Formats: sequence, structure tokens, C-alpha cells
Amino acid sequence: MSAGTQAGRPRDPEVDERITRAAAELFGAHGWSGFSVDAVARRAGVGKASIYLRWPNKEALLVAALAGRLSGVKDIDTGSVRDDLVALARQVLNAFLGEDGGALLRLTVEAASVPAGQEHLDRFLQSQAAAARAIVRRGIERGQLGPDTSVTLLLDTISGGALNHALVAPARLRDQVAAGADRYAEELVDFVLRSVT
Amino acid sequence: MSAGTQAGRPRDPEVDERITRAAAELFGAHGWSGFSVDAVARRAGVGKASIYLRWPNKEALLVAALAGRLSGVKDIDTGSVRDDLVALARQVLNAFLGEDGGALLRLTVEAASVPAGQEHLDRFLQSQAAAARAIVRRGIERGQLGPDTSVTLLLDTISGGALNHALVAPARLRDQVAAGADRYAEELVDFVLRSVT
Amino acid sequence: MSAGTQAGRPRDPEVDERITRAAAELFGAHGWSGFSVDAVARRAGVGKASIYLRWPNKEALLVAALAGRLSGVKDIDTGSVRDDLVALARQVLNAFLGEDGGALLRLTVEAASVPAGQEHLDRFLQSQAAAARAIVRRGIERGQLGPDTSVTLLLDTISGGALNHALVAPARLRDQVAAGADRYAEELVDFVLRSVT
Amino acid sequence: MSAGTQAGRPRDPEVDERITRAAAELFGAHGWSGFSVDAVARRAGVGKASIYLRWPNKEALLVAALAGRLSGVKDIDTGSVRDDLVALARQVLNAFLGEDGGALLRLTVEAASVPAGQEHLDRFLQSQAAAARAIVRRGIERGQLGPDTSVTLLLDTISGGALNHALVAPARLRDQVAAGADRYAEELVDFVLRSVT
DNA sequence: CCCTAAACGAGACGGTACGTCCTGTCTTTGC
DNA sequence: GCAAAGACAGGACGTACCGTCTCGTTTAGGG
Repeated sequence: MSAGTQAGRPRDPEVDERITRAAAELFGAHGWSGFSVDAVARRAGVGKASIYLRWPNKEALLVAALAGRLSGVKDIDTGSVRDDLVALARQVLNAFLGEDGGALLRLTVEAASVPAGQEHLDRFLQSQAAAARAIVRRGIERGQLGPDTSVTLLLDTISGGALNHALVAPARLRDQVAAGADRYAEELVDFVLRSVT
Repeated sequence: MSAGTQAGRPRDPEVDERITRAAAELFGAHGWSGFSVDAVARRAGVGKASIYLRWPNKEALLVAALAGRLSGVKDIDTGSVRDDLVALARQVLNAFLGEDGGALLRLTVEAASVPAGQEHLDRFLQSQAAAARAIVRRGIERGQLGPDTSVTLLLDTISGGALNHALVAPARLRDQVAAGADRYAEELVDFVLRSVT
Repeated sequence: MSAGTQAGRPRDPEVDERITRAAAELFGAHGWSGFSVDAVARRAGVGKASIYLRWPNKEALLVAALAGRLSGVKDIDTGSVRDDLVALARQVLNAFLGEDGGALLRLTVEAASVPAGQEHLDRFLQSQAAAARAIVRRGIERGQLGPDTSVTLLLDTISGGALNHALVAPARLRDQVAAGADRYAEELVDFVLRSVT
Repeated sequence: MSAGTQAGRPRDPEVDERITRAAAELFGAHGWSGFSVDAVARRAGVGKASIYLRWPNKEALLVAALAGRLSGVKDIDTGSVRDDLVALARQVLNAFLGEDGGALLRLTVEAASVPAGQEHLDRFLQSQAAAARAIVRRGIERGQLGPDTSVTLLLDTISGGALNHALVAPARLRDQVAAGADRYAEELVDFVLRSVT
């Protein structure tokens, strides 16, 4: 077998898709304890071998399945620090209050104990931190923020504030909280910005 | 037999204690995937029946085991709003950065999907909210806070800020972050209070 | 405490009765594998301690419970060897084909594997052998049988023949076979007697 | 998928063999109370799933394990009815007096209440009846038996006689009875044949 | 007439086994 | 050589049972 050419049937990318979708759905619906490889294979209409060809174990499968859904926070540059931060807060709120909010939240925390998950979690947090840093830097350059504004505190209060707001919402009030999320993002940012301007 | 008298041998409270301690230790050490009822029974020196007499399943056992450790936030009245809030922030930071921090964090989130866990999680959050409300009310009465200060925003930014700070800490930096937790609590509170005074 | 006098509440003989009856009923209905001490206690309305006060374990309880029910074969003297033997054959057939035939059969055989049960089984078999011996002896005295007739062979062929006939009957034909049992007993005895007369 | 072709890995016949051997050995060594599926799996070096794939429960496993050892009665054609019947009687005596005699007996009876056991028990009894029928038919053809000899009575008296003889033997006399089994078979057959010749 | 002591119903206790389900691997048939 | 199917060794889950123990209550005889 010459290098570069692989003999045999190539892997079907649609199978990847079916597996990860099934995994994400099952984890979202029943949590870790209701998440079994057998069930994923059944729901995806796939043999277990096809799963273990791609990932070495259950954790890796879960991480891969949810990593796709856990899109990193995107940097936003509206020209206004306030609007940038509002967008950031909204991204966090929507991530945790949205359709797969429960799954994402669970994964985020569970990732800390799954070695392979650390990496993805870190990546997510890094992207968040990077976005915040960029926003603050631009704000300082424009003179909208003081030159010694703490990125850590801004990020913790806004991102953590949004996280807390989503986490505190009891299951039955989740829809109401989600409906008011955009408005809350503005209030939160305005509240925090009073400290730094 | 008159009501109030229960026939049969009464349950041994020490057995409750042994089981929940073993459960907390095992979950803390190996996470959910390394947490088996058989192992709990072995470590506690207890028959499985004695576990299933008390809790209907694995999840309920775990919730109960960690709920005991998840002491509600205590209300504090130092006479100064600032010091009260610092104490609150420290309680949150210590809860999540302390010995069983990871376990507690995981449980807190997982509880949302375990029916029996809802109750305990809610209790914890309620105690937190109540403490925050009391602190703010006293602050307003003393004139240390404006009369229309938002309890929600204060709680989300401080408690959520602390939570985020603990959550963001990568496993290998956990000890450093824990060491600086007290100092960070002050910075966080001072930062937030600039908005309201 | 002086020897011979026992202090404390005396054992209630009715409890013995309730326990052994419940045990016999349960064993008859579900066999050894469906025979549990808990179930016996429940059905008898008795605490398990009261059972274990009387018998050291499950086997001993079963043996004691069934010993009473396993009534020995009754000796019959009609004046005719043929009629005596027909009566014997009918006793065996009815015992195993009757209402509790399955239970008795199971019990008879099961007893052989429970050490303590051997004794009771032997007692039953002895009564059978004694009855047969008496019948044959009277037959010889009356000149209806040859003087060297083998009791063993007569008993084995008649009693064993009846046993085999009942045993071979498949469950669904059991009623038919039971209906023809009386007639079969006569045929069997007449068949065997042709050898000895 | 066309009918007749089964997908997936086929069952390993050697696993069947290992399981039934382990089951027979354990039952023989420790009796019913020392017969556990877990122990069978351990001794056979097999997962419990592989056992429960093949048999629905413990009883069915035991029946299957012993049914294999319970070789059907073989037809014998010595040219003499008397010798054929002696051979038949010896097969029955040896089956119930042999090494696993008690186990076999118990199983034979217990089988009546275990659905899966019916089949094997019937097979055994059918083979016995078929052998007897063939022996009698040949005897009639050769003129050694009367043309209207009852197969049922012959089978019941000989097979049942042998069964009864084995059953009656107390455990402590079992060896003696076994030693005299061959001789008893001849006496039994000669006794019964006096009726039909 | 109370007091001691044992029997009683009830049910918790530490263990073990049951039958089901899951994990990660292996082995088959088809493509 | 990938895909689907499913058998395999191992082990956890939640239930039921065994034989022991600890409750509170009941029923006797002895002082």
C-alpha cells in the first residue's frame, strides 16, 4: 500500500453526521446517565463498530458530538463598546437558554472531568476571553473605557452574570427567561459599564 | 397500633452517614463514570438493599449525598454592605474551588436534569437569593445603597462573577486561583459597587 | 433459672400450624425455586424471626412442612388380593394425578435431595412397602398367591407402573389420563397377576 | 437481506459446550442450592449475557445442560425380546442410579413445570416409548409375543418398575442397589414376561 | 400485682444471586 | 477495507431473597 492512497472503501461522511447528531440529541434529552453508545448506534441506524472506528470511547464521542454545537463566541465590532458587550452577553445567554442549553451547560461542566473535554472547553473559554479582550482593547483605544480597565472583571461579571441568570432559571420558567434575555443583556451591560466609565 | 408508632427495626442513622460519605468520596474522586452503587456499598460496608431502601436510584443517592455537603449560603450582617457582599462572594468561590468543588459544580448542573435534584438545587439558589436580598435591603436602609438597586443584577454579577471565575480556572491552575480567591472577592465587589454608589 | 422450667411466653402452636400450611401451599404452587421464606412469612402473617426460632434454615422448614402432608399409604383388606392391589394402584394413581398431583410428585422427588427429607420420604416408602407386604402375605395365606411370590417385584411393577403412567402423562392429557385411572388400575393389576397365578 | 442468511457474528458452538459443561459440573457437585448462573459464567469463562442469549433463565439452562447428558434410550435389537427388554430396563436403572441419578430424577419432575423442559422430557419419554414399541413389534413378528400385547402395560411395568426400584433405594443403600441392578433387570423382565407368553 | 423473660409482628441489616443492559472488542456477511 | 449486525467477556443496575439483628408489643409464670 503506497502512502497517500488508502485502499478500501472510504468512510461515509454522512455516517459521522448521523452519529454526532444522535449523540447530541440523546445527551441533551437524558443527560449523561441516559447516554449509551448502544442507544446512539440504534438511533443513528449504525453499527457500533462504525462508532468505535471514529472515536476511542464514549467520552470522546460525546465531546466530538457537542463540540460542533458549542460554537466559539464570535468577535464583534460594532464601533461601540456597549453594543459589543451586549452582543457578547446575548451570545452567552442564548447558548445556555437555547435549544441545547441544558446539554451545553452539562457538557461544559462535565468536560472538566473528562480529559478529552478539557481541550474543547478551554478552546471555548479562550475564544470568549479573546473576544472580550479585543472589545476592551478597542474601547480603550477609542477612549470609551479607562486605560486600566480589568478584562477579567468585565468578563466575569458580564459573562458570569449571564451564566448565572440562565442557571438560576428553574426549568418551568426557562421560556420566560429566554424571552426576556435580550433586554436583560442590555440591563446587565449598562449596569456593569457604570463602574468603568 | 396507633399512628406515629412505626413497627419494625428503625433505620440506623449511622448507615445514612456512611453511605452518603462513601458516595461523596467516590464521586469526588472518579466522577460520574466511576461512580457505581456497588462500589459505594462496598466502601460503606453496607448491603445494596440498605441503599435502595433510602433512595430509589443512583441519581437520587448522589444528589442526597452531595446535597448534605452543599450547605446553603449563610446570611451575614457585618454592618457594611461591602463586607457582606465580600463574604457572599467568598462563600461562592470557596464552594466551587474547595475540596469537593468539582463534584459540587457537576452536581449543581446535573441536578437540573434529575427530578429529585431540582429541589436541592432550588433550595441552594433560594438561600443565595435570600441572603443577597437581605444584604441589599439593609444596605438601602443604612443609605449605603440607592433605593432602587436591583437585587437581581447585584446577585448575578457577584455570584455569577465568582462562579465564572472558578469555572474558568483550568484544573492545573486551580490551586493558584483558590489561593487568590479572598483577594479576588474584594476586587469583584468593589468593582460592582462602583455602579451603585 | 431452674432447669425444666422455662421462663417467658410459651410458643404459640397455632403459629407452627400457620407457617407449615403456608409453606406447603407455596411449595406446591411454585416448586422449590418459587419457595421463599419471606413469602412464607408474608402468607402466614408471621415475622421471619418466628420461623427461624423453630427451624434453622429453609430446607428444615420445608421438610417439616411437608412431612405432615405426605400421608402414608393405607393398608386395605378386601379379602381379595386382586382388589387389594387395585386399591393400592388407585391410591398411587390418584395421589399423583389428583388435584395436587404435581406438588406431591415434586415434593416426593425433591425430598430425596434434601438430607433431612430422606427420613420422611423413607417413612412414606416404608408404609407403601408394608402395605404391599401385608397384602401379599394374606394372599399367600389364602392360597391366592404362590408361596414364593416376590413382594419387591409386585410392588415395583404395580406401584412403579402406576407412577410411570402418571409421570408420562403430558400436562395437556392429564385430565384424560386421570379419568381413565380407575380402569387402568384394574388392567395393570390383572396384567401383573397373570405372572403369579 | 435474503431470508436464510443471518447478519452478524454467528454464535460460537464452543461457548454452548463450555456453558453446559460448567453447569452440569456445578449442579452435580453442589446441587441446586449451589448452582448459580454467576458461578457458571465464571467457571465457563463466559459473560452472563452469553448465557442469557441462549436460555431465558436458570431453570432452562439447567434443563438444557442435563438434557444433553440425558441420552435418549437407544433402541436395541438382539434378536430376543427378553434380552431387548433387559437392556431397556438396565438403561432406565442406570440412568437413575448413576452418578447424576438424583439430579436427573429431580430434573425430570421439575421439567414438567419449566416450559423449556417439557420439550426435552417429552423427547426422552418418546424415545423410550418408541424403543419399547419397536421391541414389542419385532417380538410379535417373531412370534415371541402374543399379537395383542399391550405396549403401554409392558412399558409401564418394566420402565416404571425400574424407576420405582431406583427411587425406593435409600441414599445409603444406593451403591448396593446399583451393584445388583443388572441382575434385578433380568428378574423384572422375566417376571413381567410371564404374563404375556 | 408487678416484674422478668421469652415469643411475637415488623422490618432494617450485610450479603449474594437474579435477569437486564451497557462497554469496548471481535467476527461474520455484504458492498 | 468500510458498513451493519450482532456475539463475546466483563461488570453495573435495581430487585428479591437469606439468615441475623433490633425494635416495640404481648403473654405468660414467679415473686
